[in-house]
Amino acid sequence: MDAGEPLSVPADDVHRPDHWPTGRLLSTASRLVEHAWSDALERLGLTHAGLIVLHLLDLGDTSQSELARHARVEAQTMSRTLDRLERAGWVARVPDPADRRRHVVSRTSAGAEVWQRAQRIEAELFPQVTDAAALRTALLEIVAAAESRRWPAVPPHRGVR
Amino acid sequence: MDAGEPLSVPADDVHRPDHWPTGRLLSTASRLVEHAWSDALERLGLTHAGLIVLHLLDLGDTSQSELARHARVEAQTMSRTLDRLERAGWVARVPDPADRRRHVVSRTSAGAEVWQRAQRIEAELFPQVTDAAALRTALLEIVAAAESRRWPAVPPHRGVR
DNA sequence: TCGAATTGCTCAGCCGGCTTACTAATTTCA
DNA sequence: TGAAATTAGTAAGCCGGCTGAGCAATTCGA
Repeated sequence: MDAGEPLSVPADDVHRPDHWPTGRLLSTASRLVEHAWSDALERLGLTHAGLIVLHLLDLGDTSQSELARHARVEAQTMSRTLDRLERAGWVARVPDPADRRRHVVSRTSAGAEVWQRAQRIEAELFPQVTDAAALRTALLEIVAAAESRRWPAVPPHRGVR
Repeated sequence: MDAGEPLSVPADDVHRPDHWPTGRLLSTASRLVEHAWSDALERLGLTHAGLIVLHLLDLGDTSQSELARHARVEAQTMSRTLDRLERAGWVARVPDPADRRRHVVSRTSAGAEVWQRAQRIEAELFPQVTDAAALRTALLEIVAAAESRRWPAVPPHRGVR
């Protein structure tokens, strides 16, 4: 058994955030920020995953797989997120008569209403940072780099462009 | 039922990452980055949560609750992470004779070895960004702002400082 | 000193990622 | 035309966050 003897590092600093690897900072920041929203969202009967779907439905009714692609999430994950939204009454899934494999997802009127009220939560509860533009630029670079390996190309919305 | 008519937004751009709220960018970037590591970690038989614990044990044997505090995670989450690390043989939990509520967690020699091999994964697989310093600064601001509401103060390592 | 409060840990159950594996429907093409 | 390949969706099971609840041990304080 290893006693875990201190390595060649200034011991009282190693485990403070400013010495963490950047990726660890990234995931911790993400988790803390989502947590800060959860109260406000919960009061509306929403979760962050559901909020994203309600936003995506701005573009109109669409299929589950397309929602998954735009949310950068696997189809199975989207399926369960839609289960919960449907259970809450915010979206409806209707079999597509033209393609009986597809389900057409649409916001219900209650869903449109809760989305109206939730719309500003993400922006308003995000903490102040000194250089927000630099943060966005870096995050976009990361998303672009990482997703290019994971999804060859995310196509535009069906019928658009 | 709401047909989801397009709102007053340039339709083909709304759902591209550069128009996302910053928080959504943050969580997506975080998820994609962690995914990029998962192959390398899995080959070693590790997960990201476990890697963090092995790193924290640089400071020597300690209790579960202290590990949780330093990882910014609830005690229950840490408990299950340690279950998996223990099952894999990388840490040992020994009841503390001095305080029989506590379990002293230590790296096994196998755990120290796998940590040696895993140590560079986070740094080496993190994608290149133009202004890495600005990214870190912003993430540190976010963590500080968000965690001050969640945890009043994260105390230093027991016995240090 | 002894009852109350706190602390350390675990369990159960939820959400939301993931992979693997399956069904059903559609499309492709030899 | 008909078999093969692809696509849409779901199910099961894992990881890792979380909350709420509970037990055992320790510490506090009247």
